[in-house]
Amino acid sequence: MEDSNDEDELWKEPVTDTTLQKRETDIERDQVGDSHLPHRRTIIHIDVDCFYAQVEMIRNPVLRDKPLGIQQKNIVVTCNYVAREFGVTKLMYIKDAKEKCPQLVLVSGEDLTNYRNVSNRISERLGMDENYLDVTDLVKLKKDNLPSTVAGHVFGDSTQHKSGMCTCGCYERILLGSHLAAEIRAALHKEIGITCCAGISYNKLLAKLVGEQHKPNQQTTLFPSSVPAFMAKLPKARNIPGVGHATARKLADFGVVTMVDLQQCSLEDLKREIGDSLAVTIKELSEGIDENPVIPYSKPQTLSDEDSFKSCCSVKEVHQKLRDLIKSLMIRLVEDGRLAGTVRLTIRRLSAENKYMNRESKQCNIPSHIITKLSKDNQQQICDKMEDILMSLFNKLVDVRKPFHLTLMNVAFCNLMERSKNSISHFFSPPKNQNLHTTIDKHCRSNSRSNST
DNA sequence: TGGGGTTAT
DNA sequence: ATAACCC
Repeated sequence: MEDSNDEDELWKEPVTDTTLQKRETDIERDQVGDSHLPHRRTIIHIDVDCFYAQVEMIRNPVLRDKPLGIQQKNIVVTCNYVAREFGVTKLMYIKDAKEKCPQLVLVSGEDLTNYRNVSNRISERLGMDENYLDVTDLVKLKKDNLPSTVAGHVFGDSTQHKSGMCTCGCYERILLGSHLAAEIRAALHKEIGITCCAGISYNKLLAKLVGEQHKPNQQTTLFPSSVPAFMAKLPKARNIPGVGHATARKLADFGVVTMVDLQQCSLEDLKREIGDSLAVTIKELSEGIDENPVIPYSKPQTLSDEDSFKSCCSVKEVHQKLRDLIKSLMIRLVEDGRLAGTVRLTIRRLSAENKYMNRESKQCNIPSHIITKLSKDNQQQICDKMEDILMSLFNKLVDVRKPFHLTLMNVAFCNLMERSKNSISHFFSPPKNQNLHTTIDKHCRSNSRSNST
């Protein structure tokens, strides 16, 4: 399977703090003013190794030496590296995994609570996505103390990078970035006991892709002079983040399969086939060009909880499933601290063809007299009210007088608003992210302090 | 094929 | 509301 799993991409960089973080005005300036300097930034991408498996091995160290798979329904969603030596991979059927490795130990990973907690420890919050750091400003502080070698692996011929091809100072910045990445990884290991990979380069695309060259628990650095060779070496157009199942299929339909195919395809042809904006984006990405800024972490815009199952055919079952979903979601909402403006119910029906990706949803606003009263004390009452609302949404989705067969239900809170004492003050000053004294954050701060003094 | 998330249309 | 993408 080519799809990878969320647990490998775990934390977002923290936000409001320190020299490490750019303010939005800096990001705008970078995009407008300096964007003609292609290597002006230094970006690190961090990717935790088989995260769910690592969490379970921390909880139960006996599992470290055994082949371990994390199970969700009848799938191994991830596994440790002992299991991988037997040929077990991510998103493999339990049946196939057991065939490859009969002694495989399975731990259920359907409840994400533990993973969320560890994730929060790693970065004050889980970032099931954007684990990038823009360390440009940090490495600039360290320029007077240049290491002689790169930390970790280097992609390509390292002797060529030094020979004055680029005078923008990118070599020094990226070199320093590699050492910063090594320190961050060491701190993560020491303080949390978790291993990860890192990629270091001058944009998000390259940092992410190059980090996958050496796994697990290693890091790889990519300098500008090796970028053409690196991109051309990637096997498929599908390797580009942003080219998923659907786009890859369209591309293949007119003969674009490899990365080189994509590089050589004319922009006009590409635009005609997949639309202007996507064409421009992935054409640039295919050459390693990516000016997307690292986005500061912010709280998620939705909180959702879902369950899949073989069958759910009666209103009674629906009621029970919704009750369970709402209950756990409500706990998370209270912990989050915000109030939900709307609820959404999503279902998946059993259907012969179109096996996946047939979801239907209905949403509605939550009456304000319900949401503002939410607290730890009256959660039960609120849950009851929410159940009524969800059942009415369900009746809009499904004609219960006819037979139905569901295989998934999802409940989501969206339109999340910060609680504010002064009625609608949040309307004028949207939620800003506070907090943040994370492992990484502290580490970086002490780092820059010791360096600037 | 799981249990989450985001963005664009 | 859906469809695409990400992990």
